[in-house]
Amino acid sequence: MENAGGPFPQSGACYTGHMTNSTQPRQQPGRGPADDGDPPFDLPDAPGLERPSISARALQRPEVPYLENLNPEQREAVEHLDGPVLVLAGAGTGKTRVLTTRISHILASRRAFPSQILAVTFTNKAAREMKERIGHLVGGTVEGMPWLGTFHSIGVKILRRHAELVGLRSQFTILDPDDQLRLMKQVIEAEGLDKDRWPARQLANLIDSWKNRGLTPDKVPQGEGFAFAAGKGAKLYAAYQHRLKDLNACDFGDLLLENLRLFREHPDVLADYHKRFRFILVDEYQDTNIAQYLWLRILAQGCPNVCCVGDDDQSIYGWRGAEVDNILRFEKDFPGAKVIRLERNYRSTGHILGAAAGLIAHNKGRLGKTLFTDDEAGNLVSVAGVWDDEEEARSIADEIERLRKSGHGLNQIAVLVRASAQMRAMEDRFITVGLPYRVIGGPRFYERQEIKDAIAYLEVTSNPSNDLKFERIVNVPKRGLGDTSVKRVHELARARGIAMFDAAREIIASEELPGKARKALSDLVQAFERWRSQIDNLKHTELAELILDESGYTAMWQADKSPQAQSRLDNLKELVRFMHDFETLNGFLEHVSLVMDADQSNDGERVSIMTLHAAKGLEFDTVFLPGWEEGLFPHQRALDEQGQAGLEEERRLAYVGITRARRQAHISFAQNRRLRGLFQAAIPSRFVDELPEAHVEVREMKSPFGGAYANPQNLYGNPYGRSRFEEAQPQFRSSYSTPGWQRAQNARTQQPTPAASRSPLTIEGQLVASSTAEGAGYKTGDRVFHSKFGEGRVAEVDGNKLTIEFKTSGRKRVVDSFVRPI
DNA sequence: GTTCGCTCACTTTTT
DNA sequence: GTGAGCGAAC
Repeated sequence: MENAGGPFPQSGACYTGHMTNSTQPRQQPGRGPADDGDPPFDLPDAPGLERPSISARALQRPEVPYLENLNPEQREAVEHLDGPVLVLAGAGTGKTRVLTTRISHILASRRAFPSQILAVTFTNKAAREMKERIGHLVGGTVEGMPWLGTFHSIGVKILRRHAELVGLRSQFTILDPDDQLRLMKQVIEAEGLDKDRWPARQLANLIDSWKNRGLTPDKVPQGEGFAFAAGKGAKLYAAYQHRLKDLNACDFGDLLLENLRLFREHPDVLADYHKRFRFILVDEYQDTNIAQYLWLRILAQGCPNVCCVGDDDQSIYGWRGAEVDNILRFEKDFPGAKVIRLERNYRSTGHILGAAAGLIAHNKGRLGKTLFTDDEAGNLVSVAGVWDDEEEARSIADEIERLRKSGHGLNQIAVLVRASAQMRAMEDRFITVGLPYRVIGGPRFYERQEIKDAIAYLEVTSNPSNDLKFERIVNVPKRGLGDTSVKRVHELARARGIAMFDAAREIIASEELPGKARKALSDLVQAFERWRSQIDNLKHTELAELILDESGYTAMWQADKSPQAQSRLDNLKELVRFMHDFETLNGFLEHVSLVMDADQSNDGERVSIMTLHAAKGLEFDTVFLPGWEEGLFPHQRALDEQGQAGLEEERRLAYVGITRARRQAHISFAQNRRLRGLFQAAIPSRFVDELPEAHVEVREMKSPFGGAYANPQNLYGNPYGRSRFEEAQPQFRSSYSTPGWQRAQNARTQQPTPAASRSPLTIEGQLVASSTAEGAGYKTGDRVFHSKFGEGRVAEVDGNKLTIEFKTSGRKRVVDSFVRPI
């Protein structure tokens, strides 16, 4: 839009050789008129020094309030605008604040227009937050930052403008992983391979990893290309890319890869972007993969003012292509880079930081930071050994109850697990004691089957040539169009080079299909045509309702008797409600293809349960970290497959976990864990022993676990062999007089089948009814519905605790707020 | 074309 | 122990 080189005062700034100046303070003389608009920020309190001209002072703001709350390092990171900067921001050191203030500063000092700043994040959430915070800082109405977004959203934006240059049309669709897999299957079959021997899943992973590394089919290293299907890996990759082009589609990896191609093959286009971007900012740099790195680097060629913010100690996504190396290598990539360390932590107490620091110090190959705080030392990090995972869940629930009674908000409590399988024990326990919780992560809104189906209907209505979406719902709900019919349509479409939807139309006109299938297909095609003709007449939300209704999709779930059916229907309603936020159907669909998350409603006080990965970037007053056992954390698989690197990444994950806590962290490990159905003895994680003694308090170890902790010499010595906790023997009685345990005992005697129901671990924790009203008034015989266990009948009432005979899950004792009457 | 039952594998997951 | 995915039986 506004062309760079336009009216902007400092147009030359990007092209001078600032790299070499990076060790000097700002204020380079003789850089043109714009310097006048650049107040001497480094001398805010030195009025006696040389001052800019009167006219310049009249232009500049009298003060810069947004800079005042920064510490010296943050301030330097904000003000060092020229040349490359790497900000190593430890956990809780104000990383986002630096980023947003820096952008505000660039804007306020008129060094660039909003449209000349490229700011990339990994998640939509991060992008959203940044926008909001910049809005606050700059005050009210910043006209949007068009180039603040995720790598992918910016990639799409660029690609849509120049799609035809890389063999796409600008309306190209973005495949979700489901579509991707379906396409992959087709490619494998088209190649005449046995799809059982060569699973599409595996090929998808392989291709993804190539794309992460910026490799196009012709660049795949020989050896790796042969890894799949006896040497056909690279060939299948090429075929897949070819099919994508046919479909006018892209997968997520392509969004960046095609950008790279575009920039490489069309220097004029690249030059445009070089002119445009004066400042580049990158969040979470430690998480960039090679493709993202290449993308940044090629854009940065035109603009030395690159500022990357990250923390090598929080790199936990190596397994999906993130290269910690990118951040470790920054100074080599950007010669003369200024490296600024943010080490003053504003989040946690001294003991929490001490524990985290001691742990992460065991990693090699760090850039090295030492966090410190002016906060009080606070509570020691607690470490507790428990008998098994059930007791672990029980003691956590008890502690939370205790905190709740003392006024601790549940929203400020989180349980962070290594693997989602651990969540079940927590959920079961929380349900039993009536502790409201929400599960964060898990299948996200747009990944749910019903939502994807609904969107497929909407998408085909809007764009009938989206074959993959058409295939998805052609027989959902079942309308007698099985594999054979679909295959016919598919073959005709391929043979004629037309969309399946059009092929279907032709097939109906012919006599090719048996009467029943033909009728069904004909009805479907007509329905879509009818809906399509309504796009302009009906409000898109009404159209959506109409489609879901007429297609029989809603009816399908209404007829479904599984416990999840109701929540699926609720989700569909939620989807329609969500569509209200958009002007048009197409606007909505574009959003959906890129933004897979929907804002989770924050209803009321709940404990959060999530994986450690999902917790990155969040913080809570109190954090529980269960499952610190060898094999689980560090995970055996990480060790087996990645060796030392895997171990270090696991350790970083532990570091992330501890540093989520503001006031208190509780670590626990079980001596026995139910894994894949059977009990297995476990030994405490080596990470437990790596925690520095001075910051740790061992709980519930005093009498029952006798010896170990009382014998300091056991604490040291062989760090990975024998643990100071290993010999600890649990004795029954320690924590077993707590109210929670008593309650559990009661519950157990009446609940002979613990956790019989095995419904999927979804987000259901947040779907449960929240009417905690005392005496909701259930009586024996009432029919009730539970979002996890399904339908049941009240067998016993004990205050607000109900014993319910569930149809499918057997007898359960739950708190009344978790069920609703039917 | 649909449904049932067996086998398999099973860390983390944004866009 | 459990969910997905596939082949065999209706």
